[in-house]
Amino acid sequence: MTSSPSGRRAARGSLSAAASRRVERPAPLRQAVYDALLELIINRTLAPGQHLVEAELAEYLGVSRQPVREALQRLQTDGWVDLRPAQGAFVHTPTEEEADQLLAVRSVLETYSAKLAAEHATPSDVKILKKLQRAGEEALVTANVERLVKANADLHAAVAAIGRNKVLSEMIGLVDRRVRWYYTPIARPRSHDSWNEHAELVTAIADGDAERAGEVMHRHAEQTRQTYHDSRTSENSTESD
Amino acid sequence: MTSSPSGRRAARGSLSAAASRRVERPAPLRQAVYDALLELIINRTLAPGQHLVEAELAEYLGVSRQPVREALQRLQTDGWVDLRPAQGAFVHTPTEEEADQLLAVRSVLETYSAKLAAEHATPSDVKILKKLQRAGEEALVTANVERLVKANADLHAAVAAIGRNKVLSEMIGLVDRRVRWYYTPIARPRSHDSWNEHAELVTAIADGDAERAGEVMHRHAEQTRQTYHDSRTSENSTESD
DNA sequence: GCTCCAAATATTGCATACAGTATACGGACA
DNA sequence: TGTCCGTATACTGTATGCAATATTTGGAGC
Repeated sequence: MTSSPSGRRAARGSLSAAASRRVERPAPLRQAVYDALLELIINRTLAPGQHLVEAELAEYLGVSRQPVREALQRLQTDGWVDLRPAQGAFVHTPTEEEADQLLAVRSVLETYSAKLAAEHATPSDVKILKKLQRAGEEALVTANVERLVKANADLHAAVAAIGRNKVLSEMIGLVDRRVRWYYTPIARPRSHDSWNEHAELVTAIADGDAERAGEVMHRHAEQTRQTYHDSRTSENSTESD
Repeated sequence: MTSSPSGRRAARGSLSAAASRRVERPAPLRQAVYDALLELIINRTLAPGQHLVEAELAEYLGVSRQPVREALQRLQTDGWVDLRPAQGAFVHTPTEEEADQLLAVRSVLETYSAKLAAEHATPSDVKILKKLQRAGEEALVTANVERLVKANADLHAAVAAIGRNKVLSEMIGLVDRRVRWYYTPIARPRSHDSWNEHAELVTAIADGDAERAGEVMHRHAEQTRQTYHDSRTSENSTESD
């Protein structure tokens, strides 16, 4: 029977408000699989270079091979796995060179993003930024790496959103997630300076000073890049948690 | 690189030359389907907003639904179609706003790309650029729009390649293809100025003047953006080819 | 003992089949 | 006559089956 109160073609006017509320969608399975696999990759549960066998993953996740295949292909286009023809999927192994290139691109995109944000920011936007800034500083106190990394990502995403350029936001999202993967292991030592720079950035955006915001962000990104490089050079104190 | 310790019958030396020659790969069908569909979209054979039915496409291309599905999903991540859950694929309808955002991002990426190219260009790189420049000018004479657009894309791709940043190249490739889609209809009036600017760019790169190369490219990209905007404003001479 | 070859196994790629959901059509009721 | 509801149809999402190809293992020849 009709157990769901489906207001299918409603929009009769009286229900116009309902249009804003997203109806519960049947959540595509491939999306869930994508998220799950991505989590496993970022967790290092699936190690770089590892061969991913569709059937194994399917059984592990309790689904058929089909959604797994589709998820793997999207993971490829997003740079998380390499899909070699007739051979299967392998977790992408990031080279130092590639990481540097990614950080360089990120620097350029984020710099532009900061400029845009400074030009478009409304008072309520600034409010959000300050809130995220506080959340980050709190995470800094608790020294919870995972929370710190997330707070960082949130702030950058918010800045991108304020820029009102969706294409740019989407790209930054992609790049940042990959950067985050490389960067997580070294997030701790950098975090303190990082949030000072964030504070500067938020101020510049609040002032509507595009030039300065861009400059601050550029410095911020380049500093991250440098930190990454340094930590790679003296890699011996690699403590896994 | 095979990380497996068993170097089975690996490159005995006498066959080392064969390594350079790509063995005839069983050409993944989904790739062919992707290319075919993309061509149809760029051709406007599949109109923006059109509902793409998997079964129809499959029959038309003489394959099953499976490779079609996979191609459609990649087309989504690349921004060519919108995949609405339980509803199917629709050819993406580009809004003016989105086009402008895309051109803005392109401008930023290309500017950086030009700087990198100026820093890394070798004499042989410059040779290639000049060759492409000549090819473009020849296409300009023949007034073949399709060839012009391709020559343009080739030059930009070459500049990106010289920059030695693969991540950047890949991104520029994606963005440029979409820009090209929006831009093709108005390619003709702009082409003359465009190739003059290209010449300037090539010179700057040949001189290794990163600052100037970046500036020229920035101007070039912004000019394109402006032209796009103008042509949208006075849109009445829309001649279909 | 080492190399080369061949059968066996494993895994991908593609095709088909089935189930769930959204849209479209047609009839009943006010 | 207009609106609402129920059924029918179409399409997507997922699962399974089959063929082609790559990898591994075992054995024969030098």
